[in-house]
Amino acid sequence: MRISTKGRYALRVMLYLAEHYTLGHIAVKVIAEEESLSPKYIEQIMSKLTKAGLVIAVRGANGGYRLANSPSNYSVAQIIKVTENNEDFSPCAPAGGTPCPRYKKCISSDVWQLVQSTIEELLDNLTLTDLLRMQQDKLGTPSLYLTYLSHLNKK
Amino acid sequence: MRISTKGRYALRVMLYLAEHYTLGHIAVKVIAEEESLSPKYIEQIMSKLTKAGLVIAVRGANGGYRLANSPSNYSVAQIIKVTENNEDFSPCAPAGGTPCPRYKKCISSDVWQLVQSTIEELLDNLTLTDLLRMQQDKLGTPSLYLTYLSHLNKK
DNA sequence: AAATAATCCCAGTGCAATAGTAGGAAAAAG
DNA sequence: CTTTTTCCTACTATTGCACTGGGATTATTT
Repeated sequence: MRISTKGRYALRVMLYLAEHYTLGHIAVKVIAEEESLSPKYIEQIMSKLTKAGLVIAVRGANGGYRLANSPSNYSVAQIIKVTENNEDFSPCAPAGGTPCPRYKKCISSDVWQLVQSTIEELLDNLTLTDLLRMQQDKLGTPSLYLTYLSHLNKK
Repeated sequence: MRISTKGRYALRVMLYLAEHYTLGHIAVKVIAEEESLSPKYIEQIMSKLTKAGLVIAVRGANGGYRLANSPSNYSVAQIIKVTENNEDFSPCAPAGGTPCPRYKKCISSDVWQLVQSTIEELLDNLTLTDLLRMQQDKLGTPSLYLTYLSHLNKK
């Protein structure tokens, strides 16, 4: 059960595309440079995002990538699901494999399912525009950002 | 950001000890047999649980392990924290390492912190007795188990 | 038409962590 | 003093992650 660099980098790239949404296509070379990431690695991630229809690729000189929809249409969950090999979430009953023999009576599997669904619910309701707003607030006057932080510090 | 077999097995072992709380000490050999886990691997996990004070070990013949406190005193979060190498949670600013240079301005790091704190809060409030109750309800008459499942299916 | 600039595709590689194995020393009980 | 347990340390094999590299394809520019 994990979130790796693939998903994390994907979010950063999508945020970058959202920030520069009006500029049209942006090449991997530029994104990787700006975000200090390996261009070839980002290429692979873009491939997944393209195949899933989250971004639109334009080949050839002056080509690049752009969001397929406006930033408000993307949830963090969506981005993670597409880029991550999320097979090992809910490890007791993997998607393509045979479930653990004690799956039915073992209660611990429900804990991991609960964890997964909780994360999903959280990230489902977090869009790129939410994050852009948070970013503005983080740098400038805090408002929404503090809302999230207060939830974070509630414990 | 991951939960591995160490943490998951540890929870199963702790649940087993909680179920047989009244029996006194139970040997690794028995637990491993009952839970279909590698005895030598469980030994290592028990070592962590012992050092953290969650269980009490009795060496020698007729020895074994027992919970240090009653099951209601253990949260899932506690068990995971002790057994898991939780360094790679919040990957942007690791505990012992240097934080990512863009940590201050990059908003995506806040997403992962939010994920982490959400999981922590969830698992902090989930005790072994909660799970035992869920297990009874799962097999017999459902009550609390359905409460959790409804939350799970809410989305 | 040719050169250039980009995505696409597939293969390989180094490293680190996971998931165990293995062997024996120390301690307690019978 | 033999047996049964935990304790401790080291070793290992596999897996998956995090890239790197080389070209083929597509489109623009000159």
